[in-house]
Amino acid sequence: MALFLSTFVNRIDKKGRTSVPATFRAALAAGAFPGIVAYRSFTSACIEGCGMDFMERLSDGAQAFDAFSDEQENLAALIFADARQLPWDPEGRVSLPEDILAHAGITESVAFVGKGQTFQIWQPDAYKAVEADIRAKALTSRPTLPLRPKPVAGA
Amino acid sequence: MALFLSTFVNRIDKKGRTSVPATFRAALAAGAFPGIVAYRSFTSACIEGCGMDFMERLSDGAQAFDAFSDEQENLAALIFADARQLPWDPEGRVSLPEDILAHAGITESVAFVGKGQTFQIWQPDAYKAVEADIRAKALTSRPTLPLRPKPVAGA
DNA sequence: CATCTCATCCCATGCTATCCCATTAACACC
DNA sequence: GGTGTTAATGGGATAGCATGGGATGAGATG
Repeated sequence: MALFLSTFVNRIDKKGRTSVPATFRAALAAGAFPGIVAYRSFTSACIEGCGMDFMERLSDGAQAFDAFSDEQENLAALIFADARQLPWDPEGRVSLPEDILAHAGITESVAFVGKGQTFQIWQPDAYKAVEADIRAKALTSRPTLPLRPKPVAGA
Repeated sequence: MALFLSTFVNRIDKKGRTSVPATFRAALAAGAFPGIVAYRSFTSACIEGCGMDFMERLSDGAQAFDAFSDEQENLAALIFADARQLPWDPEGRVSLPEDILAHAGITESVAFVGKGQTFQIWQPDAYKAVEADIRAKALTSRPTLPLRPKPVAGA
């Protein structure tokens, strides 16, 4: 599966449009929906972004009642209620809605931040600060990343 | 499958008509019945909405409701008794019946709230309150969402 | 059988999002 | 170093959507 990698800073024009980074578009090309899905982060002043297929997986997970607590159900419902389908135009641009931009404090530039299976959208300076912070903590605590063994065929 | 995402607030005109959000109509387009199915929520002051195909799945007792007990099957029967088929007009509007509106306290505006496989219809301010509540709880308890592995190829 | 009421259809309108075309900039390739 | 290609950006034109109101027809009611 294609992953969202790297960070891209793009401008917002006066119509409210932003180019989705070409590599992100390529990663989303496999899905049926030509665009992105965006919702406000619960924990940070940023926008969570993903593809429609990711939402469908969330929906599948939400149907397995045993796996979900009430809290988790509420949270999933909140995501669905808050998520917007943002189709891109022929040039690969999307219009980020006002309220979502406000939540992230975005005005004229946005940072698309790859997170692997998903990505985030930040006010560029805000992300710089957060990144520096995480990087500083990593230096002191030396975390390790667990690696899953390869399932069967190539990932 | 097409999901119901995002929240849309629309007006009710003096004839009692409301536009079903275009994206919801698109999600329902796959079904045979050109309209929505609506019934009063058991748990909240809102209206549950879905497509006819979802009703059929409810009838089969298949997929979505594996985990339902006998008691919950009785609930399903109640749903059938309460549910209304609301076809939309050529412009995509439906007329929500009086008693259903009363149950949700709706007078002049309605909020269509996407829930993934289904959606809900709320009095806009009432939904705002509920949403704020859930969002606040999510912040404190920080639940995590289990994600099903991708159905097809490697993750 | 006449009339009334309500629901549906049809047409009109304002706003906004979307499409299409043009321009600039960056990179790669020759 | 020159050229071709792709990505990001800007702006005018168009189409779609939410909404309002009149007209028409079916069923209810007297």
